[in-house]
Amino acid sequence: MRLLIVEDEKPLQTALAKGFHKLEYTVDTASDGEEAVELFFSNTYTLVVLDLNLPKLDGMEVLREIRMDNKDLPVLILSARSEVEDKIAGFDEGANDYLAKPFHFGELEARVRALLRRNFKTADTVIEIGEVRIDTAAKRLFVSAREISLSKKEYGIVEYLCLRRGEAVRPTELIEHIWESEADDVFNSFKVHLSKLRKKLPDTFIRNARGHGYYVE
Amino acid sequence: MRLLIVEDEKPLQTALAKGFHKLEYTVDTASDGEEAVELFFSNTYTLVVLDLNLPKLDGMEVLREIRMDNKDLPVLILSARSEVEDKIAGFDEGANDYLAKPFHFGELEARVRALLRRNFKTADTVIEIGEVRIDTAAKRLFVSAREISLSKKEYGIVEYLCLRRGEAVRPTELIEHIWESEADDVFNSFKVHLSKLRKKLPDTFIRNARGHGYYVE
DNA sequence: AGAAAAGGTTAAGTTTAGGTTAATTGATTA
DNA sequence: TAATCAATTAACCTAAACTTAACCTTTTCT
Repeated sequence: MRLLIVEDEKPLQTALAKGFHKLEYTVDTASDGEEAVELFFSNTYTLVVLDLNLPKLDGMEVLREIRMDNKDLPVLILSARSEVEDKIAGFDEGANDYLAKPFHFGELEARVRALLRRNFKTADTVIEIGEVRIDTAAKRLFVSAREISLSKKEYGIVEYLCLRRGEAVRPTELIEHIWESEADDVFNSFKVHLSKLRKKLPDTFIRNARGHGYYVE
Repeated sequence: MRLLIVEDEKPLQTALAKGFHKLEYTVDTASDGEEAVELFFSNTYTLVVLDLNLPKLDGMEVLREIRMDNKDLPVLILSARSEVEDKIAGFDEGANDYLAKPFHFGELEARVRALLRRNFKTADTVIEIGEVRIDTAAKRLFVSAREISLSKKEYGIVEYLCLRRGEAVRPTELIEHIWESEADDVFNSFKVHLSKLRKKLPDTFIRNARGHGYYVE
């Protein structure tokens, strides 16, 4: 498992490299587009994590180069939340997944796993917390072996909280990760979803730290 | 968490203030170098976001003043992309991070978070003092394995005191870190919260050094 | 000693975050 | 084109959290 991480912000690059290294991946890093292309052509990677906003050669350009040579290599794009058009463009160009900055390492890790699994049948993508099991690849949730059917939003909420288990996540943050709109607009809707979701899960699975946010476990 | 934002372009200044305010930081703003220094010396900040290109007193000059007084305070520098030399100079002067304009708020937020983690929070997110354990990620507090439910203000008070254990923190400072308003206005309220908080904690956990402030341990 | 200042407590009243329900609109598919 | 399920809207409820204000205690200073 050899990953290529293309990211120009040094601190983030290092953090990512360290993080994946810990998980036993082999990691190469590139700080600009040209370096990325060079590395791509001189090595064989199992997956690429690609920031869009790069010096020298734009991320989208890098993606195009990669795709000309290899149609199957999983590419996960990182990009600032605002650059939504890029997202669409990225998918057009053949990106396999997309993650908006800022993100949590756990989230990225989960997605990388999902991509690898899809292509290579490796890595487990299952989160287990108490009697709850989430298959993040299939986007399904089980409570002690019984599958629970969840709507997209409902699933998004639990998954996110589980990926960050132990942390109190502000409703605002939660919302902005799942809806891609401003929190105020959908706050009400969120509350309804949460309420329905909770009824399907074990009691007190999703807890609230008043004034701080929601958390699991 | 009290931030000082030094930025002379009003619209940006306001945007930043609003943004961080939403994330529950307490925010002060300065529009020129002199004001920045003044504020710096009359308050206690957890982090400074500093534009370099400032009227009256240059940003680099401000940084120097800050560093003469405080070597540890995290300072994040904003600057036009072209001023790359400034970046190097900034790091020489002891800036902790650097972000080129134009940037996306999410980016800035992520960096501020990273800095706060690195500098302020103890390596991992759990603080243990005697039989008291605080999980600063989940915003929860335990007294010998029993969870104690605290209000936001109550939590804010203990957390802050524990992050600065051993130091006597003036009530004024404590208040301004947790409320947004002037200390006088909410002094009474603070006393009530403190009183309630103490009842939930071990005897004499939060102590008072008459005339100097409150401290833990 | 007695007044002033700093700290601490109590019992109200008010405000808000969080939670629920039911009706409405929008998509999807049998 | 019904019928079903997902998502939203809006109204409503409640238990906390928060504030206010009055009063009490201890220290310290003249």
